[in-house]
Amino acid sequence: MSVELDTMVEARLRGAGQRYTGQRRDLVRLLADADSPRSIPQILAEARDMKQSSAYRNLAELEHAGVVRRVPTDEEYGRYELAEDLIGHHHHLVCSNCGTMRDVEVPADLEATLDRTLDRIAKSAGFARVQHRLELVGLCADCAATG
Amino acid sequence: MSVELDTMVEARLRGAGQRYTGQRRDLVRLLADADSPRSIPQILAEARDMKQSSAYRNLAELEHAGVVRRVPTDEEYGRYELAEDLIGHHHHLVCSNCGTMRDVEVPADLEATLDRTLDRIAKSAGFARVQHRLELVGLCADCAATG
DNA sequence: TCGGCTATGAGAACCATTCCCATTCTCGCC
DNA sequence: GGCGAGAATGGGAATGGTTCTCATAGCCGA
Repeated sequence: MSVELDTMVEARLRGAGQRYTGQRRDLVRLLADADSPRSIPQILAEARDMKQSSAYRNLAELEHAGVVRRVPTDEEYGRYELAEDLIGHHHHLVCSNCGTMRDVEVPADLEATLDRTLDRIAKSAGFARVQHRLELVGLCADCAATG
Repeated sequence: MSVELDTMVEARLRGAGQRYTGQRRDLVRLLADADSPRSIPQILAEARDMKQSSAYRNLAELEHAGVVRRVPTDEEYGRYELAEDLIGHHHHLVCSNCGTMRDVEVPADLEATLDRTLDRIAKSAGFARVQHRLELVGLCADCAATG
């Protein structure tokens, strides 16, 4: 986890009247080291000694402070990743069978085309401040091999 | 609701060993008439006399038969829409404040560009049979006006 | 060091969703 | 047209991820 990230997270938490405690630092580090959104079970498994209620509470605080984002999925468990302005704009590759996700980036010119086109569509529908979310859903190599 | 849609739905249900009952017909009609994914509360409000347990059970059956699709959202309730091969490929405009959704279509050439580019990305990551999901997230006119 | 405020942990509470089961309906068959 | 088997329905109980509560512990400024 970079020093800059650490500093920005602390600033955002302080701005929301919160402290940057050890557990919250663990959560941020865990998410920063991952290359994909992490589910609650993964987080509890990877963060030794983190209590379930603390994990939920702290993820909610971090989300409120704009540090993490909850990613909607088809799965039963929620997934979290660092806010996009902290780790950069990206999209997700999702396995329709096992649910695993991986961060991916698409070419800048495609992003630009998307933004331009979608902005026009959104405006004509009366929507403001529009961002796009793009997900690639398919079968991961493991699931394709297994079945 | 068109006759063709009705016929296709019935065929899919029969293929799954299910009947195309009145309640299921109501659900399909309701979703066909909507221009956006419908949440469970909306469905229960719009389908007079439909019992909650029946709505959940029948939506699950319809999903299993490939007639409807559950749409993941940030909200507390699930949303459902007709399967894409029944109503055509489309995307969603989502209000980040109130959660309402609206179906939108993007230009065919952008779709083509997306498919081409994303397919390459997915293949290089070992993913097969990849489709894309695109969502435009912003503030709807009502929410922008209110606050 | 003290006082007030925040964080933590354990469990209870919540609530959308799923499950269960007794009753009712459908449809093929005679 | 009536029977019987299997499917659908409805009401409520059970499930389980998530949130809430509250007593205790920790942190930080004065």
